[in-house]
Amino acid sequence: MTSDLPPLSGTPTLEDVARVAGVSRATVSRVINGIRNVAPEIQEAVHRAIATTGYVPNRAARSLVTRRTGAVALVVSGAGDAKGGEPFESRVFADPFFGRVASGVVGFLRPRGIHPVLMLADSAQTREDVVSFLRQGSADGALVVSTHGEDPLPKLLVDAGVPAVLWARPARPIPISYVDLAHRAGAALAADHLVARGCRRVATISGPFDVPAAQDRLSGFQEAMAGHGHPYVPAVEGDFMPASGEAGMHRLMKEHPDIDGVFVANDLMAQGALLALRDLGRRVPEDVAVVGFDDSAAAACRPPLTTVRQPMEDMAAEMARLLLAHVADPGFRVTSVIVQPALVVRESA
Amino acid sequence: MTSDLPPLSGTPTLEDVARVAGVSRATVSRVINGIRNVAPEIQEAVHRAIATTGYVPNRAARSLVTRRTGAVALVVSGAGDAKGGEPFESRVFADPFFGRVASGVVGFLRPRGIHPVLMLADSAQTREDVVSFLRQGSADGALVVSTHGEDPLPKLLVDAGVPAVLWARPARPIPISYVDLAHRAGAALAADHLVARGCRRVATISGPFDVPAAQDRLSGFQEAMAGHGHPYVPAVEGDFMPASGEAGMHRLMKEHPDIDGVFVANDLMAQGALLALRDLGRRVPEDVAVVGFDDSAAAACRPPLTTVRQPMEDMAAEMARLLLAHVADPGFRVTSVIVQPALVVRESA
DNA sequence: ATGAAAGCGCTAACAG
DNA sequence: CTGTTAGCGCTTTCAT
Repeated sequence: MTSDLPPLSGTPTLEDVARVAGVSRATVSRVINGIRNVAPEIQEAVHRAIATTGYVPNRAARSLVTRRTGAVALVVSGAGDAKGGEPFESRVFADPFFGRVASGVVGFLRPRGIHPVLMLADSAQTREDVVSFLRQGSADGALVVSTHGEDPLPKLLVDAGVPAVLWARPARPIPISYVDLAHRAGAALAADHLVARGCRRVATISGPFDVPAAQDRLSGFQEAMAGHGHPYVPAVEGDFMPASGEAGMHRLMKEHPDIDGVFVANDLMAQGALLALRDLGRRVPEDVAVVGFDDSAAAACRPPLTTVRQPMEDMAAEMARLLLAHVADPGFRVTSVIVQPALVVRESA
Repeated sequence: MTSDLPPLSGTPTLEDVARVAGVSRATVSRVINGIRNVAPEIQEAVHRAIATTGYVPNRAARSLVTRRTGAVALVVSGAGDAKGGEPFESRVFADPFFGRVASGVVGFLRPRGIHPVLMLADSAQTREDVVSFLRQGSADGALVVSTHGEDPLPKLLVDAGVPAVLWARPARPIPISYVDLAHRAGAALAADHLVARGCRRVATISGPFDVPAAQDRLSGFQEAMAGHGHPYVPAVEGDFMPASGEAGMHRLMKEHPDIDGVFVANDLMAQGALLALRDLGRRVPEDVAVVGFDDSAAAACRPPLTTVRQPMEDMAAEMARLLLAHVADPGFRVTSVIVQPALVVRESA
């Protein structure tokens, strides 16, 4: 095996490995791709050759023929053009929500050798970019997290025939797979808990009405409360950010000073609500019980939040699983997976 | 122009566009890549042909010949194998720090048509994965954010000859470009402010000693205080998480009940310190002034934190800029960019 | 069980 | 200024 090798210029290619192993490119390709029907001794020789040459397959070349990239787009999609002052990126990534989704996606994809490509889509232009990125074959499919229900991106993706999976049910039904939480059931859990703990004057701070999940949490809560004999539940609308929770709580207490329990549509706003309650001198949970939603890092406040747990990492992993299924089998049926939430009881209620 | 086109099967290729436009592939390639020396009328025809065919260049094919991918790896690298209970992904992405870096990177790269591929490296295996990913030519370079100073990944990258830029100076000097903050100067800003506002008994809660940035903030603070005539500054070590800030503050107050000012090495711990102070019945800033570090979202607490601003997004963008320079010119000199922090005065001090 | 050969879609000399 | 011609490195029939 001490053959004198012709000088390998630059990074070694299949050809180089083949020459060193004394076989053909095809054979090397076979052992690399784990295709059987290769004599053990030859496999051995090839592996040695790979080691001595330090060969690594070139992804572009492979991709060109297999039509697979081993990458998926992880796109965070906003409704339209910037609303607030800060750029879209800042607002998106500052939200712990995104981190948990990324975490779940990476956790699932990494062991499978697939890599997520981070993309932001917050304008017609950037949405087009996402579509062409996929059409160019830069990624095999897309995982889409929309911050608004009316996001046009999902439809663009469907029209382009790109495999894609959504976080949450789209506002308008379109034939696309998605993973979502049973928001109404989660809200009902909160209602049951508040009632069970003896609250008689219960109110709620909802998320923005243009987000389907917020609507579901609100109506699910109202319905459950109605079932408990409370047909009317004071409600104010927030925007899922802490400040709106604080303002909402102040408003609620001003209009209904006797409130003794409140369901806040996410932990961030609940944190704000806690601040407001403290300013008003109300003790939590003695005077007012507070239940949040999500079980995010924000739940670790004072007092620790009782909240409805949304298993984001698991849901994100499920999205990735579905996407891979669609990529592997273009005929895979459009599927929706609905995950059940659980109540996490801490100190705030 | 109403020529009858042969049926286009599947996605259109350069060849198809060329046929429709009545020119050669090379010409189409030229107009797509914006190379001059193409007659305006022909450019026109080509553009029309592109539009009618709905052509999008295939990235793999292009990549194969240009040896560029238009992607960079954005890797978050831990020291070794998991420490705490939670998986590495969760800990990483839960940290708002990462989000801000991602935000800065995406903001810079997106307009340039480059996409970041998210990678995690927390074990020998995954570090190898990152290196082969790069060697495979799956990305043109790497942006590395290490959570520990002794991270072995940077060296692996340098040895592999991969263009890479680091967040923060590596513990051991290696020939690699990085972007960092002037931590000592930032800590000095905090010291100056505390002294200027009249604090006489000042202490500090530092970050973990194995993180170079934490060391710099600590020694920078001590040095500045010494310059103000306070050679001894009580210090306790935290781990950059809120709980450690709370515990550290309790310890500090127990051992030195007369403390009237404290510099906490990051906002997350400062938030914890605020909680401790509240539990102890100390008013902030009247009894104890608190200065944080980072100016992260955590600074928006009660009372709002006076803190040393670290412009993470700008620093991340700078990393991307450096990386692109290295990719474009392999001879580009190893460079380090040190960014100056600024004090943001709010209510806590 | 292995090799030969034909591309995948594109860019980049090199001619003309 | 435009067309012709080689490949880039790999997988995959099709023979053998």
